[in-house]
Amino acid sequence: MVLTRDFYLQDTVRVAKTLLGKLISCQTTQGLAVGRIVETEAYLGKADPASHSFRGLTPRNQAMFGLGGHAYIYFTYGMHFCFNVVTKPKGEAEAVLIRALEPIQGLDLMAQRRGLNNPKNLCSGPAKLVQALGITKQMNGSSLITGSIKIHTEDDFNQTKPDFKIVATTRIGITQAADKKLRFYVKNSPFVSKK
DNA sequence: GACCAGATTGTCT
DNA sequence: GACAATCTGGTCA
Repeated sequence: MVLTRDFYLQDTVRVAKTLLGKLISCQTTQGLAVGRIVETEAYLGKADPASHSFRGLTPRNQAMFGLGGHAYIYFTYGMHFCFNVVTKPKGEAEAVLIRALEPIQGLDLMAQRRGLNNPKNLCSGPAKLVQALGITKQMNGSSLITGSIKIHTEDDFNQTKPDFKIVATTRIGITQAADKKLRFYVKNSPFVSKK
């Protein structure tokens, strides 16, 4: 089943941990692509200097200030997009960055978009999974319950619920609040972006 | 496998 | 005008 609104309104750190093992799907005109979430990072709004929303509302980050259960997609480093799940009630501006997936369905489509064949390299990074799933900036602010991108429970797409351990560590690629352990990943998964 | 530089543009100061 | 929640391809070992 598709995750409901209640799920996204929970505490952001809890959502970040609970998202591990869940399935994310993206429907485009080219077809369907599905991956299992194996790595996330929590960004805690106005209380977190590393968060885009720390300095308040801007045209760029307005999707982050919306209601939990929407997508926040932003452009960075001149050439990459990253995908976030907005959490909590409107105005809290907290979100979970999806950092890595294990490819489940639509492998050929992902390989074609990425120009690669190795499944370990298809979604092992925030900008990579965006490219592999065919996520575009037009999907910024769209609903994760009724839109093109959806998040499902572990047993959708004929999958079985996996058994795994969660590792908590520091976030990657930031300079502010770099010591906080707000990054979570599936222990021993070969699909995470970095050990 | 580890380390380093280059790409490239929207956004905020 | 500086910088950014990154990736890739190079070099060297």
